Amino acid sequence: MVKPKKHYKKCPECGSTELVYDDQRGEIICSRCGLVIEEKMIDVGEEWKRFEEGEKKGHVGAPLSLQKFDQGITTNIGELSDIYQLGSEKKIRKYFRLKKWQERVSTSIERNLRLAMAELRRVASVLDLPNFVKEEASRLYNLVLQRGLVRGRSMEANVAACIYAACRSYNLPRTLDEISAASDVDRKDIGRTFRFIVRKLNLKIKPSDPRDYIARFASMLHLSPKIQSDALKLLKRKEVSELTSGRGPSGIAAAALYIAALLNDEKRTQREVADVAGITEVTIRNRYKELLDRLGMKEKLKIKEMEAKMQRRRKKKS
DNA sequence: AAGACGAAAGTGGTTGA
DNA sequence: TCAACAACTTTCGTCTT
Repeated sequence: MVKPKKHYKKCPECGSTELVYDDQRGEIICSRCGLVIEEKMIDVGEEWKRFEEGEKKGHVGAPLSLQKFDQGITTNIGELSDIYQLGSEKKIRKYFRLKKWQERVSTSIERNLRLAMAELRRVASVLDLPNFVKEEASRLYNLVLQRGLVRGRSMEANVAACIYAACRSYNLPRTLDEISAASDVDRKDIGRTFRFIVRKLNLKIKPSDPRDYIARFASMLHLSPKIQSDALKLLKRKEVSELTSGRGPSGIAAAALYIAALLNDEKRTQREVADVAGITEVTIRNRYKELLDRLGMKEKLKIKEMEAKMQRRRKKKS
């Protein structure tokens, strides 16, 4: 029995941890919902045979990584020392034809992947993404390339879209604008390519949750942890979660932070919050107003209090 | 002068016939 | 494929501090 690759701990579909590895077919399957998570895997298990009596079982070579263009393994049609062992003239010609084609195909894929992986590493490091997100993005890019979905779109756009998708599926969302800035690809192109890939690969990606943005925005604004947790509390309320649908999640996150900052006497201007969230003040205002409407009187009163406090302080000064 | 607020017009994407 | 539509942006004027 061979263990699945380690980054599949959970089924992306139902979250079950009961994953079954099918040796014969080379597939990982979720035993609860039946989703085939990965197919055509390479057997990464130990070798059966012993090389010498008393030697440990084991295989050799660098660890597999999806960030290597072919996971570190290449197979080529080999050189034949004696081509006449193939027999007929026909078979010899076939051999050369196959060899030529294989070289052509593999060098073009190889070149593409090598460039793409370099680009991926570059963008990921600008965005400061953890390794498992990089791996997921590479895996997606490999899939995309395998299915020939790169046609008509630039490699950069595909890489950016894969990174975006990987971030989303691990709930570490970056905005399209951030990825656009890091990769120098137009935001529209990334979005278009992303949607295309999601559709073609049947990826299941949840709509992103405003709460996932809070920590990052808060630290960019140098807000205290208290404010982060307050903003999260605001967003956890039922009344608020109903508001989420259809709206841009970053706007809601930004408004929640703005409110939390006001309530905690660490006010940031709408401009500042809007900038880190990549939206405009107007949107903050709209979300802010909607949030206050939903939250009812308690928060409104608190905000009035804060305003009054500020006023008193100003009077003292003058 | 700077920030908040809101109205109005414009933009890009989705949806449904 | 086209029009209607919602969300969001841009721009601008006004008010408050």
